Amino acid sequence: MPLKARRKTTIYNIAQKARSSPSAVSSALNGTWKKRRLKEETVERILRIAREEGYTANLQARGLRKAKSGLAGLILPNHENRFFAELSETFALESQARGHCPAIVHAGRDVEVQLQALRDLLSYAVDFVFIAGATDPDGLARLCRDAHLPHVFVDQPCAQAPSVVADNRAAAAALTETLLEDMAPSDPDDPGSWLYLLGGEETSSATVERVRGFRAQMQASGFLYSEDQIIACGYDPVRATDALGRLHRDLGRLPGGLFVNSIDCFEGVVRYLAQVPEAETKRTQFGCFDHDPLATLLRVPLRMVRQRSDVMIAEAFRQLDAGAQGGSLLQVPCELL
Amino acid sequence: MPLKARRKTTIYNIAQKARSSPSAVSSALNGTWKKRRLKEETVERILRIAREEGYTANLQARGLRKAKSGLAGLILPNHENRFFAELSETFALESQARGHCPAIVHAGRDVEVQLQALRDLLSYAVDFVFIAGATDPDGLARLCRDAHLPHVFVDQPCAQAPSVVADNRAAAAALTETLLEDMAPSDPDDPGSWLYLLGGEETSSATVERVRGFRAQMQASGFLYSEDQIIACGYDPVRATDALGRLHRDLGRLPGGLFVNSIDCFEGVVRYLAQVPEAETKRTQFGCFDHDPLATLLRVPLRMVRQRSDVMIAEAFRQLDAGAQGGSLLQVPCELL
DNA sequence: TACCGTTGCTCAATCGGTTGAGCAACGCTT
DNA sequence: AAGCGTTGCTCAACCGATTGAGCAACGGTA
Repeated sequence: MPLKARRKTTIYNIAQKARSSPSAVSSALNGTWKKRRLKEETVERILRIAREEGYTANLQARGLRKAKSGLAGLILPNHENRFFAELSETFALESQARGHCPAIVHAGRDVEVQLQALRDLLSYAVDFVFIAGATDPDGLARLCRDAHLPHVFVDQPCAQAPSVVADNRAAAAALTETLLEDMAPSDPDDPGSWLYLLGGEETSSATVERVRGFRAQMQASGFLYSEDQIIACGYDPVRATDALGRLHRDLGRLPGGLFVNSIDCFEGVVRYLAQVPEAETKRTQFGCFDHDPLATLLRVPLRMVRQRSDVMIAEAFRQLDAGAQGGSLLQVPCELL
Repeated sequence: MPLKARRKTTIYNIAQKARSSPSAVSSALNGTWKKRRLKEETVERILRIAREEGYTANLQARGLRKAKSGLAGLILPNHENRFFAELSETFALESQARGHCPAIVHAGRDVEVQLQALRDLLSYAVDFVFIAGATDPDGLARLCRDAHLPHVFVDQPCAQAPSVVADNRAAAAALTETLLEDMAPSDPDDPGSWLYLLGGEETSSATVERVRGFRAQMQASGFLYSEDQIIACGYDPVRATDALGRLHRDLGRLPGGLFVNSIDCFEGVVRYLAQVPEAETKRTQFGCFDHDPLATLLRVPLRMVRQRSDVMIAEAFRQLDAGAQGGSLLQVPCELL
């Protein structure tokens, strides 16, 4: 028992008590003792003492020597999205399972802040980094390459590096198709009966892909009548509330269908719906690109897409393990609920 | 520009290029150069070269030398609660703002796993640790004390250490009071008209406090007729669904009021409600101890309590700054929505 | 000329774990 | 008795930043 643990026990302390050397202690503790031909008896003595003293390795020292840290880095924008929260949790659990300690940095959407976050992680000598929602993927990728830091882009891809993203286009197409099936048939002459897409930033590749999927499916079905059917008002709930209000006023009714581009926008949408007579909200077919368990239970016709953050993280680790280097793009299918 | 950054630049590289010594470089970089009487001119030369070489300090080396790491530890149970997700985000942002890198570990509810998580953080020489949802607070506190590691317990208090928790009892009482006001008056002879509390673990101090607040308020108002009004079925949504189903069957109706003990249970509750005729769900007054923006918009009479994870983290940091040592309990008021 | 204080730096130890090199002792062969 | 392989360990350099101690040069004073 560490009766008076002034300082933390080190291999030097243990070596003294075990009448042996720091190197012996080191190799006994990390399992290289067979390669270093220590007697099993010696090893056991060392291990016993280490246990008695409550020894824990100083990972900074080890990291310094091995130029590794056991840290796993994740760069995230500031959780503007529940999807990122799920992503970070999955990442944390999976890193731990693989013997790494997760270091999760929130870096917002600003290019400079993201770069600085990456530099910070480099300072900590993280063993690898996943980057989600990169604003300037190429700049970040260059920094990683210069530092020989294994990296995988998630959610927002990078042409120069391994990337894992949701198959936004296919999922958007599938959601669109389902909404069209569930809606009352669109009347080309009545904009109130059409399907609209609401929310998203044209600068984000996720939105671009989703719009592309939406557009493709709408054209294939012959229901795209106007560019006004695509309203990319950003991800902010307040903006979504406003945009829906304007649409409602212009149409004189809620549209026949509404494809909401993220759970955050959806929050704005639902907030608007709260002040619309309940019966009217039930005539619109809603779709949301993102998933929330509670949303299932709003008494409104609703389809949701779930991005498989668990699969994405798993695939990202697979890329790491495979030592992926150049640009590669893996698209993970989404779930339609 | 780091044209061929084989290895990362160190103070030794910079010292060479600046025709000076590592010590000079070190003190130029970390601002102690005035105390060490370096010429301003020298300092500028060093800084310029450091900038050109894209120098970043090796924090492992620094940490090893200074017996500090710049890491901030947080131990969490496995996000069974959205509250913890919010807590971890706030923690991450606040740590970063204070110049620390957050290291967040998910350790579940198991005593041994939590202890091991703490030992891991000790190995990384974290500068301090916040512990949320501790199963064995005393054991964890002892480990921290032995290692001289500043620590604050959050959510689940520890008698031997500084603790910051939500004022569960007061908030539960307030929520109970509001529910009673909003409900149709209880009839002592009709259990269907009563207010019930659903969910929570009797082993968690949060539940104990909430039940205490509920009970006190119910007694004060004269509406506690039976111990059956308190149904602590755990935090699992499925259990909540089942428990509510049983209650519904026994009463022959939904109860007059339902105090749901956490957002997770609430998910189970809402899942059950989905199969109940909508009109009937509107006759029950619901309360949820925890908050979700989407839940506001379920078309059901609902009050929610929001635990101020931001305030709790801020207070925890304040305890750290004050160098709090022994047992102290800070209760942060909740918000009633 | 001897002494002192100041200025502007450098030296070298240190943090704790890792690891290639090497050494002593022993048994065995020739 | 010399040579060799094996066993079981220890030595010491190293990772990169920090920091107390100390040194050389210079100007000024006695």
